[in-house]
Amino acid sequence: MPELPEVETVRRGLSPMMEGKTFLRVEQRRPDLRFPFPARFAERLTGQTVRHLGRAAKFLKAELSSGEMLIMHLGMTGRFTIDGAPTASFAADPGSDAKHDHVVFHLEGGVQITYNDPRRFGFMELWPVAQFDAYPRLKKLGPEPLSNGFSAAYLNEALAGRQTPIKAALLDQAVVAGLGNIYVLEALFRAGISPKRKAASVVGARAERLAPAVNAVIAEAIEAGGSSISDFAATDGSLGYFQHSFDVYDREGEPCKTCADPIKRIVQSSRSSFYCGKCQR
DNA sequence: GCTTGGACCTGATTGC
DNA sequence: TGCAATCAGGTCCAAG
Repeated sequence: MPELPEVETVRRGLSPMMEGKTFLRVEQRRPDLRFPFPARFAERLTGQTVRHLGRAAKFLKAELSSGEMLIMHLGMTGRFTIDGAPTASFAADPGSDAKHDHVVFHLEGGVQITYNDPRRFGFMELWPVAQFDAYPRLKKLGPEPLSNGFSAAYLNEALAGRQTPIKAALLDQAVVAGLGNIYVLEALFRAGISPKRKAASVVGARAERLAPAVNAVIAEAIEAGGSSISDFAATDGSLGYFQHSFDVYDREGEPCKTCADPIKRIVQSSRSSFYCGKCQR
């Protein structure tokens, strides 16, 4: 389940394969993912050179020589595999399911990058670089963790008056961009804040704990992802997922790593929340 | 304006 | 053993 750290890991893996390279051929194997592909998608990519591969929140953005931006979102199960690369470490994933290979990018130098997405929650779009600020899906995003705009003072302001649980508020991309279910729960555990607590009450000392907790969780996950690329590629060649041990996520009934009380599970906004009822208030 | 919950999607897991 | 139901979750959107 790609959240910001996983997407950054994917970006770092794809970047050396894509930047400065030209799309020789693009195979689009179905009309849509979560949304329909842009009109003449493959045609508009073919012959274009990737000037830069960047990221905004969970979105990957490839700036093309045509003046368009290829925007890619991995959704829940999207992944890229690199094949035929000059470096043998990025071999094809033998376990991948080819029937969910929806897009194949053939780049110069014999590099083949395949987008696989069983649940098709991901999407790809093309948008003019010059008008990127107006791209609707990114226009309403809040600041990213680790950015200058994200701080305890910002949280004080952004959460003021919000009656929804803090868990739901942090999942709102307009409040913080790039957080998903897992890292929200991990950050709340570190900050000692219950996911049930009303967002508006997370001010002052609580916000002072939460902002650095969010930053630390994301920074550590990016570091773990980055360092796992080579290990993971050596085994199956895929990018974007890495093993990570969590303090509370998916640990219902297991002892809290701080106080040994069993981790609880509740459902909020139709999503599972895991927390320690003793450490988190 | 804010909040909630359903829809989308399919593989894996659970329950009968 | 086999089938059906449930769950997972990022984002959008309709409804309250």
